[in-house]
Amino acid sequence: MKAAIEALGEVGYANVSLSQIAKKANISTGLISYHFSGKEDLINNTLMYLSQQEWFYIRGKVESKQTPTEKLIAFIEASLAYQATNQVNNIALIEIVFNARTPDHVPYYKLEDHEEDFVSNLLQEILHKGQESKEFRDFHPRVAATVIKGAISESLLSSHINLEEYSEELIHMILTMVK
Amino acid sequence: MKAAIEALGEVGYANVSLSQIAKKANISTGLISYHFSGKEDLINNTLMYLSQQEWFYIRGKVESKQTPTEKLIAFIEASLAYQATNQVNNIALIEIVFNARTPDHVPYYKLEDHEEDFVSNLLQEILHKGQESKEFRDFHPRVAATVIKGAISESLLSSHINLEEYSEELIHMILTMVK
DNA sequence: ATATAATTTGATTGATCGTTCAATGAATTA
DNA sequence: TAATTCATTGAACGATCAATCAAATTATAT
Repeated sequence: MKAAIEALGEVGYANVSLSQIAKKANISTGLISYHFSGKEDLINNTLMYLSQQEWFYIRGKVESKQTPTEKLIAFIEASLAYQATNQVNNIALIEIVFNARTPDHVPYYKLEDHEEDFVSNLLQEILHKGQESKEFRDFHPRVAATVIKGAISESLLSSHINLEEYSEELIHMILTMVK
Repeated sequence: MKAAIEALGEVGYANVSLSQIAKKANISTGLISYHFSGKEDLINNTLMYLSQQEWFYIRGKVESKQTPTEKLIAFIEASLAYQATNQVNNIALIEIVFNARTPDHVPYYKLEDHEEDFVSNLLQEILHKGQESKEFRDFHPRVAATVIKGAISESLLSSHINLEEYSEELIHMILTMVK
């Protein structure tokens, strides 16, 4: 799976092959089919691993904070930091989510229960709690969550931005939006 | 190219083949190679076509407005409306941008001059003009543009949202952020 | 009407893909 | 120690792919 992550980052989903992954892992191609029921199974397990990694990291950072405002800040910082620190993991995750499809061709990014469910739910919960405690103003939590998630994802694509600078400014803008 | 767009939407970038596209266009596979120098060339031309379509639509809507605030609202509305109205085009565009790579494996979404340059520049220009005229408050235009672009892109992934509802709420949130 | 150029076909080519499988070695169990 | 399961290899298979090209067709120009 770690070899798959590397290969996905290097050549992309459309060009990745089992033989490439096998070579990277210093095993034979057949061994992949022995441990996984197929290429799709390998990809799915890799996706689960990547989602978990991100989820554990962000959850850890958020849990250590108390108030919704602090949790929201920690959420944004952790999301951006994870992306910056684990670039290979994140690229692989993007490659899978935006490319993999079910056998009947439904894209993973259209599936209801895709990777970021946990992360997304955590964010919505923070926003909701913040509204209950009157720390945040009145807005639609799902829309706000979409805005925040989008701002975090989009930062990956704007490669020429400075992380700390962006992080600080983004937190400031989001806070003026919700407080 | 229109056949390619349909095929990309149906089976995704990783599974699309020239013979599928040819069948959809009711031509032979060889004819594609006659008019395009290869699969990559076809994809690149399709990407240019898709980018132009979006760009023309959004530019038209924004140009008809006068003040930066009105232009910003028109920009968001037009972006969301285009995505909703031309879903097939948008999916194809996503498929290409997130999957295609240069011969040396550089992803298109990491390229400096990728699809949304015109759209992105227009947005930044609106924000800048709004700050000059004191309609908008002081913030980093590039970060704000990233937030807005991200919110628009992300809406595609949250499939269960209502467009008009989201559009209205998003405009409201963005305006409280910049005004 | 003829000649030339442009377009289109469809079969072919060579490469690569994911998967299967018999064979082999290593580890575990009895 | 013997028997049995587990792990791994690498070659082979059928399928599919993008690209090529000679032949056929159609359009354009003379």
